[in-house]
Amino acid sequence: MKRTSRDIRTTNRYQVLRQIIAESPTSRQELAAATGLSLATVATLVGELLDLRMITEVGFEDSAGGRPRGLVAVNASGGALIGVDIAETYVHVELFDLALNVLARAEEDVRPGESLPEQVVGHVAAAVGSVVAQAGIEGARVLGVGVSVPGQVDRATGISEYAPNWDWHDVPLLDLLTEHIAYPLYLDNPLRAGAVAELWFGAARGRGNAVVVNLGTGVGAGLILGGGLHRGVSNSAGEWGHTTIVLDGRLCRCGNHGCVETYVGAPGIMLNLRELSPGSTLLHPEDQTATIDALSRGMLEQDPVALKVVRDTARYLGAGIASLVNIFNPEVVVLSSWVAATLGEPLVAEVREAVARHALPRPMAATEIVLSPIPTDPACLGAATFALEGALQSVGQRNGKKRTTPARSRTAPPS
Amino acid sequence: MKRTSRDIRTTNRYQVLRQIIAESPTSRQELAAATGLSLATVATLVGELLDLRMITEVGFEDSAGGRPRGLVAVNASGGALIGVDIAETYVHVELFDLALNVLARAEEDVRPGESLPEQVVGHVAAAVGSVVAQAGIEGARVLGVGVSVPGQVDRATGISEYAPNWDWHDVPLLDLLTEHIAYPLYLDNPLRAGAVAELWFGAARGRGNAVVVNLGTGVGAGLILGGGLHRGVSNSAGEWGHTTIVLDGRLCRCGNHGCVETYVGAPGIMLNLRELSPGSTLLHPEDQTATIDALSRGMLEQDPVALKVVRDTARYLGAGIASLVNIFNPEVVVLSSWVAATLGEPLVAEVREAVARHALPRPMAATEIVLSPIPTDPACLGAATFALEGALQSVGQRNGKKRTTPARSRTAPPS
DNA sequence: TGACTTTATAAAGCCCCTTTCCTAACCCCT
DNA sequence: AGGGGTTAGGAAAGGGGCTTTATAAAGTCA
Repeated sequence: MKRTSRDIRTTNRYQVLRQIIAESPTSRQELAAATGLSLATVATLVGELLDLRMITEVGFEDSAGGRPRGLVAVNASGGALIGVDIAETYVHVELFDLALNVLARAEEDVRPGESLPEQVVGHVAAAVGSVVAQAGIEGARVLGVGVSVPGQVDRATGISEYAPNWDWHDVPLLDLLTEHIAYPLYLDNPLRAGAVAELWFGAARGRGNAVVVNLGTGVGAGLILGGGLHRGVSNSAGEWGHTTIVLDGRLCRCGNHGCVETYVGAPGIMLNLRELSPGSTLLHPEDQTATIDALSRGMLEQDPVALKVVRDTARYLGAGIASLVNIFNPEVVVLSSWVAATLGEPLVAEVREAVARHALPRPMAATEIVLSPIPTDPACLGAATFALEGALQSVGQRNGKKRTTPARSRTAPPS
Repeated sequence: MKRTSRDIRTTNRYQVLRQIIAESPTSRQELAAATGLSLATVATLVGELLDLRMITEVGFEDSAGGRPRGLVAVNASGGALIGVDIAETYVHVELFDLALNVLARAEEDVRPGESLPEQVVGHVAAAVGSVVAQAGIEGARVLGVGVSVPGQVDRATGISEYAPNWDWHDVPLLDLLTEHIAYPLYLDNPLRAGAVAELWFGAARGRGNAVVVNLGTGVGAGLILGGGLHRGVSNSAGEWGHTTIVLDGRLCRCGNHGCVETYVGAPGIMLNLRELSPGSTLLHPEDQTATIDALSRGMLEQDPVALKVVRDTARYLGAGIASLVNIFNPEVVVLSSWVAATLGEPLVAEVREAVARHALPRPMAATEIVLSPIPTDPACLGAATFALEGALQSVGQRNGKKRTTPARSRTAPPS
């Protein structure tokens, strides 16, 4: 809420590093043009990042007849970031270098019984240890660990206020993790992680207003507004999945009827399929992934049932996303998470059409609808991005230069 | 998008003046506490406002044993602001002093045939002239004129991109108005005007995140996010009225089916009534205002039909507003505009209940749902507020201290 | 009247960004 | 090989802003 000139600096630092990561190597000139900052500012920020060893100078580039431009690039080995994606059935951990390449990966299954925070934390700790070992990185290089945990999270206190899948209430997750993990920790939820990942590395890069629609088992949206993540007053913004689109429609696990999620989440899509063709071979009653995969293949083979199911789903999605477009007037809507990735471009094409039918022409004209270009788990990447942001933020911290002269007692001055 | 330290100053100036208007007289101490700024900053800002004659020193207040606090208050006669609310059937103009009291009022009817921009502009010019004359104000005191015009507006160029009621397309409204009105002009739409009015003077004061729901003939929402108005990428955010809540529901004038507006806008409410009790005496088929008035009276008299209609309407509203709560996680939802004002607290009570049934518990717990406390036409007040913001913004402008030394030709230097 | 409080203003310090000036580095041409 | 010409990059100066600290101003109370 309260803005200070330091926030401007932080924003600019983000922008510059983002640009460098996106386009390495690059010159200061190019950075200035891309960010709109002055050359001088870019130069000092680049200097800072060089000092931090996050980027390095990598040579020169001919200029049109004059002094060559110095090129900088991400120093991939300048540090490591860890992203943790805690989900209902698994804990997924990835270790990234600073170019955001995945250096190591670990996955632990969370079995249905294991709903105690300690058990989950155990899995996380094990997986984090594993990726660090695999990558052969010294601990000091790890700049931070971002953790995405479903449900409502208070990132300031590190408390998981509510996690629906395990019925957690006010679990002090950060404290529990701190006991096992020595690196700086950053907690948030997958919606916001996904949004930040798109903002830094995906389809929302350079956009001030974007909506990242998450289509998985659950459904939600991450909001980029005014160039930054919108959290809402209690850090629970983005619960788009429980928007009513069919009054008195399907029963949702939230207790309501007709939520978007019940039509376009993976279980909802399965229900769409079952209602259309109860005996379809595409349906794998107990396996969401298999069913969505089958639908994807079915579409490629022009299977009429698959096509119809996807079209129906796109219709629901279209109505829901059109509302988002009308309300936010974003530059881009990004479809993300595994269901979107699996159904891919054919789904997006249907969605584009459906949204165009429902949205108002003016906001629609300004909005692009695209598939997330992020290849890996966006929650992992986003969580790692939180760690990166955290590492960059502390750069600006006053560097502890306390007064060196000892306080002298006024009552007993030196003679 | 691009933030500079000047924006911080502007924000702080807004905050201080807002606080002074809200609580006059007040001391610098109180302002510092309320805004979170340092005493020094508050002092300089107060100094600026004193110089502008927007506020005045009005005496002193005892402090606990020390120097008394100087008190400042709005200098009501320090300037005048004009708010223009252009609507489908009328043009409403109000002239405010700096304490935002209405000094004069004028209304012109726009007849069904008069859909030409020139005709509407003529009404506006006449009404503006009238309020200035009524108030007996010298023209120089008028700080600006805010104009709220329905539909999509490009406030930068002053073009009314699209006004549904008159089928305007890309009308250069600002240029047309400039020909008749000599004061600084500020154009925007009623949704955003309403939101700004709430932010400055209403239920959203001091809140960083608020949603202002407009219930009139049309329906929409103004969004206060991160302490400021959210405009979206093409200044058309807030079109909440065309959110689908009943897939394949009632036909809306936007061409879609099941939009919120078709259930909770005034015509929608009339339809709710007709469907429930086709022959009801509450229904005035051609008169929205009369029907809503009748419903309001009916509720007071415990008329079962009226109660049921309002409850049904609240149910739709509840589903729609719950979605907003889930998505934005605002501190407050404000119900505004004439339908909300007429149905009043009984409606709000029903809505509160309905929203609580639909929204997720966490965001719901952080959200208050209230009726707009603004007594007059919120679009007028909001439009005037745009003018006030405009007047404050130009304070910071570099005060024309251009280079005084004439540029000397380099090829012919003075000997 | 003097000590103590509290408020308000002035000064100094720090942060940030930009503009301007100057040096560095490279090209090409003579 | 040695100058222009050109472009890049850095240092310094300048302009905003906000805060902390010191000082002046204006009371109260003993």
